[in-house]
Amino acid sequence: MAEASLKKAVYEQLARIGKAVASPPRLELLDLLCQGPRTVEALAREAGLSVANTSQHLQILHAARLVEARKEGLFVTYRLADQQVCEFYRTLRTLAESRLAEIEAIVRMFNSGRESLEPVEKQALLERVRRAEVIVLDVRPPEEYRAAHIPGAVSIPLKELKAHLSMLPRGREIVAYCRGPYCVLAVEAVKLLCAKGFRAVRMDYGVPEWRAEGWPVTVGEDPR
Amino acid sequence: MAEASLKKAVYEQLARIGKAVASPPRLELLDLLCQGPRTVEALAREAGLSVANTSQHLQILHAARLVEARKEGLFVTYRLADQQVCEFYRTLRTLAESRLAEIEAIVRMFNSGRESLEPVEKQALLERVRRAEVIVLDVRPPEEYRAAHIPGAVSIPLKELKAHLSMLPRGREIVAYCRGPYCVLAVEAVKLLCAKGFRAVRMDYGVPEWRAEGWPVTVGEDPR
DNA sequence: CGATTATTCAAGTGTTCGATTGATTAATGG
DNA sequence: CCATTAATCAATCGAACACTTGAATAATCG
Repeated sequence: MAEASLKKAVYEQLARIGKAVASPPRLELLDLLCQGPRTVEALAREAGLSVANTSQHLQILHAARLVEARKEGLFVTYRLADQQVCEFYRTLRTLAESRLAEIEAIVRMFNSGRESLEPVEKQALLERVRRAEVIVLDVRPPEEYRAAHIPGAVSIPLKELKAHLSMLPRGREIVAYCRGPYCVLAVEAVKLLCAKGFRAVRMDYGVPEWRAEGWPVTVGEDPR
Repeated sequence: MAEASLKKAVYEQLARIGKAVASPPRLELLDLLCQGPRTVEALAREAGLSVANTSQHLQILHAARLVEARKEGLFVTYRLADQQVCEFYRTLRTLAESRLAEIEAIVRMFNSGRESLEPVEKQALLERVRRAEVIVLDVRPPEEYRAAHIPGAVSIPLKELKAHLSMLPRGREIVAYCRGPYCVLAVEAVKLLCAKGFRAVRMDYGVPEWRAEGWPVTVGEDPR
């Protein structure tokens, strides 16, 4: 029966994508690549994997056509093959959030030991950002800021925040963001800022979430 | 580091969904369940799997909370846990179509041996359907028609089409649809109808695609 | 050219997955 | 209450996968 083989072949192709996202380390790599292109070494370091292992996972993602590799000098830079891949990853995450109660439980458990950091109400924040009533602070590493950031955001990586506190005004409210809802950089930043007397809140949006809602992003350094 | 374990735990949860869609038979089961609820036996028959194997795959899908099981008398009926699961499956398929050239090649190879059956232009068809200028023919099994169908569509399962040709008018154009772009029921129906002198074309939309674009569907028998 | 560095390759090993088989449970009906 | 039927469970075995290790490749630079 020709139908059987057609269907089988199509489902095998779909499963290529499925297999690519069936492994926690690969999902973490995808997540990182949603923030911007990176070298194998950087990905390995940030994901806490060995370089060889990272390379192999990246090749699996590449075989599923989710990422692309480009050799630049001595380094190989990997990036998402398409913005659609980021959208797919976000769809997967959204589905997991709504179907798997475990995720909520994990995040709750993680946050319970800390002072409550109510994520800023999205709608309200988007309004205030546009009216420039707040300082938007990007605490991710500078490469990620350069790859894409929220327009008007100030880049101070978390690691350098302590040393650059004087760059921030004390009067205005500071809204810190990082990679997204499961990233802790902004949580840490807000803890530090509040301890130092700043008015700071966390936004649980990252650039992918921001972009997914149709807002513009700035690439490179911010013109302002 | 607390962050590491948080992230690890979240990616493990996401991978549960990924693993669920990493196997061709499970994808086929999901595809079938997007058409409507079904018993284990029916799913096994339609997917060409053993009952025990089907049951195991369904349990994996259930563990990932993508499907729900309900015992009704002697039978267990499985259904999608949520319409969002169908949307996720379609996102996966769309991504695969645009990223994996292999899929297009497979479909082309499959169609090449047959008379060309240009899929109806979507926009144009949606217009003509609304103006009732065409007969819309649902050639899926009757349970699937009952689970959901395009409003106004006539149900004649492919298997019974030959015996019920007299129910169809010869003058008007017939647009046949089935489960979606990779289903061959409508292709077969159009072949038969054209051979018998009807004006028939295939629509490569199924109910999931129709619904995803925001058009209404009818549940149960059609009121007309 | 030789040393260095980033990445990939190849081989090995323990684990998980996938399908089959036959037994078991659960609901129904005579 | 036994027979029947639908579904699941349990055990099995080969295949595929994940991670490690150490070697190989490829680009760069002194």
